[in-house]
Amino acid sequence: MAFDMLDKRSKQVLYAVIQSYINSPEPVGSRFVTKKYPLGCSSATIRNIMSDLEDMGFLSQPHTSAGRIPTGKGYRFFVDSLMDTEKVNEGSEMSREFVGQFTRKLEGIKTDLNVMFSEVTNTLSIMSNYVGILIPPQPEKITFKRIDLIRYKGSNVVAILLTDEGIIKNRVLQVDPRFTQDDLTRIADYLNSEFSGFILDDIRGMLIKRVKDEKTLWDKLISKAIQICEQAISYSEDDIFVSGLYDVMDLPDFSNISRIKELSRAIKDKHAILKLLDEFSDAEGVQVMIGDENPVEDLKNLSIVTAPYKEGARPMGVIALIGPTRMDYLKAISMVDAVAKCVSKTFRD
Amino acid sequence: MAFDMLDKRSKQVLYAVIQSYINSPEPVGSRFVTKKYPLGCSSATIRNIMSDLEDMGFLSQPHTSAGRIPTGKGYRFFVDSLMDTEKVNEGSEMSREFVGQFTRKLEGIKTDLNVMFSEVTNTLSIMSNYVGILIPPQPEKITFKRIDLIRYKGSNVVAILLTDEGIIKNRVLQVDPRFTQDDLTRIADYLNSEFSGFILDDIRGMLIKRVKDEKTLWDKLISKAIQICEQAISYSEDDIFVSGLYDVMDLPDFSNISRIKELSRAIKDKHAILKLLDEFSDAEGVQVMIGDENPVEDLKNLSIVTAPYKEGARPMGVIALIGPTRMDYLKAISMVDAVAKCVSKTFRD
DNA sequence: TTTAGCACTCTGATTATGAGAGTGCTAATT
DNA sequence: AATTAGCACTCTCATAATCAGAGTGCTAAA
Repeated sequence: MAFDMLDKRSKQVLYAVIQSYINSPEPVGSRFVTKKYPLGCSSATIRNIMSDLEDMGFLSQPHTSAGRIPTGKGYRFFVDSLMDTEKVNEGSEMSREFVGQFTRKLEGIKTDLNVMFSEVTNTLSIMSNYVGILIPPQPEKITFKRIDLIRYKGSNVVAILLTDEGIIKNRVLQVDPRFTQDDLTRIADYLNSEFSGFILDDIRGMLIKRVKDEKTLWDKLISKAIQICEQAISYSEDDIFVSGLYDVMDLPDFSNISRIKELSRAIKDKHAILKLLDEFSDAEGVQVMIGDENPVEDLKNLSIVTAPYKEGARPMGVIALIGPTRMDYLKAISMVDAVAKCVSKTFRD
Repeated sequence: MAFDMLDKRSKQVLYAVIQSYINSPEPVGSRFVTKKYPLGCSSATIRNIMSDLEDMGFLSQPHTSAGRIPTGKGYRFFVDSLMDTEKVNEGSEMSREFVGQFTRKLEGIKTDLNVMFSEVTNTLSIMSNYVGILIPPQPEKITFKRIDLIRYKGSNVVAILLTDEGIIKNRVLQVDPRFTQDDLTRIADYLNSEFSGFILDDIRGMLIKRVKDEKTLWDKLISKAIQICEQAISYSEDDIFVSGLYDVMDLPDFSNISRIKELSRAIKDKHAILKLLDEFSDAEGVQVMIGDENPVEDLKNLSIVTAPYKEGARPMGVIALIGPTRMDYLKAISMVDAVAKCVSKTFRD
């Protein structure tokens, strides 16, 4: 979108309409603009400009004699070139205090990532009044640290997987009952010495390769070890963290039930959300998807703001806010940005 | 509620009204009753009876010239003495097939209780169209099996707690960095030999007592062990399992948003739900709470059907359905009953 | 005790009406 | 050429009026 496709005043008008509509979801009329955003011209002029903006697809009219409301394209232009980006930063300045406080809070609970992650989405949703989402690190990002295998009830074995990031997974596996605890300890030792420090996903590849290449070389124990390890690291339906559906119902955008259902449906399909958001984990900084820019059907009436969180330079996962297209983008963006930074900082230390 | 406070025909009329209203939430008129539930008398007679039933508090009128709808008291009488209890059992017969299938399904996933529990609430909510809830076993019900302590990153220790029921908890603790893995192993050995087989809650009591009574006797290691163990078994904000909020929105009872908000608020307060339902874990069989019989404010417009699940004879937790007071009690009761039996059966084996 | 009959009441859908808000166009102004 | 005042026009929304329909409660007869 070229910056100069609109003259200054058109931009001001567009800004005024969008800002006002974000503020309260009612069609914005020309007279209203002249009153609240004095641009030194009459309502008739504004009317002409608004008509042009409508022709260009930035605004639309609910009906002939109503004011204008922003279109997706309008919001997009707003986010890309109209929004006061200084205020985003300034917003960060202002929330430096928040960042400090929140980081300290996270420090205190980072030993249990589940607790920390749900704290993150809670804070996010409470502060923004939108739905907060966090995607935990996916297997392809996680570094294996060690595994422990513990005999348990008959032929069961509990496998406990520790990772560098502090993630702990446990899993109950079935093994040949003839395996003793000693056997299991040996298997674990082997796995720990071989694979510690590797990415989980890579390990899976390596394991499969080993089984193939050297089938005959490895004795039964090791072959079993590999199977066990594979099971233990296999995708464990990791939940995503979601919070704020309740509070979002207060927004006028969701005053009719079908909108709520739409949103619920969208976040119910955790797999789709995960797939969508995971793509942003490698992105640099905050990303915004507005309305039908969104590939997921149920999200076409909603907007998403995402930011990755990292451990050092390595991207780990994504946090996001989902709200109506009539979202306070400035607020949402600076919030997601700030929280992502807090999480990254906590991971670093 | 005395059985004979209503004559046979009054019961039939009450039954007809409630059944019809459960079937579709519209006030039931006298003529409608004569048509759909032929009782061998005219609509005028029905009118008189309905008027009496209203005086007795079983029915009420939304407005002067509308039909009648059941009151809480009406539903209570229905559940206690009107509902075709044979059909509850027959329902179980019919669902014997379901019980078999579902139990088999649970068998397959019982190694991971989290998976199993969420499968239970999912099935429950999908089949009933109400909100399914499961309270996992609380600390006072859980038998300690063993603990493992693993050094981890600096002064952290991962404590892994295994229980007889197959519950695995892990928890990251801070310890004096001078403790070696050997120390930790010794601590774990000590705890395992001392406490295996006891109830978690009792252990906590025993630990506190030991610290008090014999403070001087125990060396630093053991004192630390006790602390560790206490932390490890301490209440871990165990989530309750909830499912079905989305589908419940299809019910006409929740067509207006404030009802949805009410329900959301109720199930958001997991602590209240847990406290409420946990009281039913020792109850025998299915319990029903209708509307304002409910102690929780946000549930006064809703009904709950609960049943405990057990391991052998020992009650473990509760499963429940939450729905509108206009609930299909017959269906809900037989469903909760059947599912609770499936879970209990799975625990037994 | 039951019932037919009827007057009465309340709802909800439909229609009419008018104020209000806002537009688009035209002609005058800068 | 750009801006603006003025005005006719359009559409919505709230209010009120009307009326059919459903259901009741009561009375008098069976």
